[in-house]
Amino acid sequence: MTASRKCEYTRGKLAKESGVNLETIRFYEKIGLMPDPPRSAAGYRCYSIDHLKRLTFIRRSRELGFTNNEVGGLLEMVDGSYACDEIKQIALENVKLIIKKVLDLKKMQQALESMAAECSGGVTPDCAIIDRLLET
Amino acid sequence: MTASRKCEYTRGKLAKESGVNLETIRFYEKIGLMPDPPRSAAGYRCYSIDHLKRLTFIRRSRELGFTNNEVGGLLEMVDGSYACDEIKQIALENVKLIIKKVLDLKKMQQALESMAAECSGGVTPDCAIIDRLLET
DNA sequence: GCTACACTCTGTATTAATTACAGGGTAAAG
DNA sequence: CTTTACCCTGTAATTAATACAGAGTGTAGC
Repeated sequence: MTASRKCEYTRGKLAKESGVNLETIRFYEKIGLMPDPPRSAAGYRCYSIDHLKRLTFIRRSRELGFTNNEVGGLLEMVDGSYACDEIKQIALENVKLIIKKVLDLKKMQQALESMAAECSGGVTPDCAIIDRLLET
Repeated sequence: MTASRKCEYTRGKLAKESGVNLETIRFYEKIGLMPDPPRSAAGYRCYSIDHLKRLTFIRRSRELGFTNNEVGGLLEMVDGSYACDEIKQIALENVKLIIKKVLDLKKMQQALESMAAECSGGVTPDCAIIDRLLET
């Protein structure tokens, strides 16, 4: 289903498009997060748009604080190695995790916004406001 | 301002309370994310409630995908080494970053929720739904 | 005071995730 | 046909976190 059709990207281009470091792509292939891509006659890696999507998903997931193992778990849903009710369970567990992350981020956002607001008058924000960042 | 008053936690207790691994605390002290705590006569580390708050903040920030360096930047606001307009700037930059993270998380949440919903009927979610996870 | 147990200390080693480098091959523009 | 810009592999170094080894401390019960 997510099979690659065409050979559209070389490794360097894929790195640029996805925002993932060139060497990191090779590392992801080594640990199995990314599949081993087909090769050209000379041995050059040959990526498709599907590789780009998958890699971008990995990057964003990592930036959101998921470990490589957790990203692997999410990708197993895509790879189709699970039955339907297992997919549902994994999906809902991750939704819970995401809701918690969003709440924490919003708390931090509010603390930062009140710090910025206090600073608008040109006055250093007082201890109470600064400490709120740590109280979340 | 965030000076420690009392000696309330030993390193083990702080680890348990904060959810940060015992050894990781020592590591954070080494790289300067946490201050070197005062010591007892025998050389035991002696932590206060302020250390606990700071450490908990670090843990949560890490879980939200901030690097140690980024967490350090946030903590410099707390440590008071910046002028007011600099604090404001750092705060607002981080708010932007947070808004982006929240948006990404919500997209992922929606994709996961539609996968779970499709699975409710006992049917394997179709390719379109699964691929949506990678399309975000 | 002793003995045992759970904790602490330090320094070093390992793991995970990533990035950098060295030494060489390939494609293709001029 | 040479120069430039890629690509390949294997290995080394970085960053973030943990694990381990060998020794000291504190205290509860004898």
